[in-house]
Amino acid sequence: MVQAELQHLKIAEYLIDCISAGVYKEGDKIPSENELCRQFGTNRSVVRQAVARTASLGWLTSWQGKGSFVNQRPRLVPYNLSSSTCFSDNMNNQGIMHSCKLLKCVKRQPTEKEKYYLQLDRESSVYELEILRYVDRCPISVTTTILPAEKVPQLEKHLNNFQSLYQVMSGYYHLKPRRFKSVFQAMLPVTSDAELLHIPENVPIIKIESFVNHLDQPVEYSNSRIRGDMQKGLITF
Amino acid sequence: MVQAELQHLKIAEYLIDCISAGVYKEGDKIPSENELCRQFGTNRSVVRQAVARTASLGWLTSWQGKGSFVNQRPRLVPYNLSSSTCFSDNMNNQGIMHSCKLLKCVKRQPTEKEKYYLQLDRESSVYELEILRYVDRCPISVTTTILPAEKVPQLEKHLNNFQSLYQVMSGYYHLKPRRFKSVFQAMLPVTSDAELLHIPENVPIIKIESFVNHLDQPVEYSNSRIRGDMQKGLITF
DNA sequence: AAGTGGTCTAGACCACGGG
DNA sequence: CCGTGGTCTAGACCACTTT
Repeated sequence: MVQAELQHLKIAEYLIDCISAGVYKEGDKIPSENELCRQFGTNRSVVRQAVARTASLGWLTSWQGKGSFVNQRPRLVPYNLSSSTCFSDNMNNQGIMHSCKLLKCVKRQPTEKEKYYLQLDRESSVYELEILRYVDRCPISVTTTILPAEKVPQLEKHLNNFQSLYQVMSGYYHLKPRRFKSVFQAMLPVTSDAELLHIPENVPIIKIESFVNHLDQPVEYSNSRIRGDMQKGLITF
Repeated sequence: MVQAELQHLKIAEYLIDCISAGVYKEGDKIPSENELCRQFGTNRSVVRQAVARTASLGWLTSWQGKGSFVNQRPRLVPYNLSSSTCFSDNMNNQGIMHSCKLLKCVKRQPTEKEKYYLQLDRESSVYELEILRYVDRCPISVTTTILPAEKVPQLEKHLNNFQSLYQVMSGYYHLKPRRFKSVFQAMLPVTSDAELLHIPENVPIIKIESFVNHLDQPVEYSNSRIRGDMQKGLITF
């Protein structure tokens, strides 16, 4: 790697080189800011700028009171995007250990957008679920799912020991959900999603909106925010 | 927006509020760092931290010697991801003004990965193209395309006034390229791509790798890096 | 020449975590 | 308690743009 002239870039490159070369391994603590000041004979502002840059490039995370630690480099889990909608099946097919947690389940009036997407009239209400999914005990995505209440009456009664929304929909309501459209986009997470996913605000995510039908009737609209550093999407035509 | 206790967060929130409220509009220059120091009765480091945060959240871009300016918020151009591979057609179908520029065309030996993807034997060579695409004169994506040289002999002779790779492939070589697999992922751009796309390093991009066949024979492998703030992908099943 | 942001210095105090 | 990173001060000089 070419030597930079600027001090903070030089220190950042040094850190990245060390991590790349395995001098500091995943989970290791790098030297403290004051120690780096001594090593490079410079000021703490400069060192902080270097560490901040290295962190924003995804190599480190800093923790107040503890130090700065080399990020885990998780493997990229492929997600097969097709008309089949089941996350569990998708992971099981690849032999990937996974789980999920239901964060929220409320019944409420739909927004205008939801009315339009789900073709609802003015009287109807919807369920809003929030589901956090894990791969190898690591949070990978958070999904907000909107379901028309008339399609899944008393949904809250079937969500104990929640494992898979698809199982609930097919098991209790005899629905065969099929994804017919998805829209995906790269963005930075909002603060609340960053917290749920245990990532700093500068790690990009993929937002996938999916529109799901049962026999040409809309039964689900979902909005997933997925860690870009952990999952890639596969599409086959 | 709730008032933060910390000075740099307070100033960052103030700037974002002003931009949201239209006090500073797209392309406007915000007050200089020294001016903000005076307004908030604080130090330039604090103001710089605030401006850096606001910039990293995508609201501003700073230019040495000129000032900090409110980012344009470009509309999101939808890209229809299907087995049809043509960017031009995709944009034309939506009535979106577009163009492209050929940055590179070289004939070389394939890498191991390219040999595998394109099912090449050891003697064969490939063309590598780099194409920068624009929407409304704004760079939106950069694509590296690998083509087996035997499928497109003397390709360089057909690239004057380059408009569409699909046109060249079908017009001169009678190929009917069909995308059969794509893999997409959110990430941050490498420095060279950030420069080509005119974005700072903290704007996420979507990387889309596409595998393209002609009559079940691989004819193209492409790797696109697309500005996440300008394009969203559409998939229909 | 004046104004802008970029880099850097040399300190200070605070909040948090672990021994 | 001590070491850590987080915040903040009050300056300095430099590179670049505009006037």
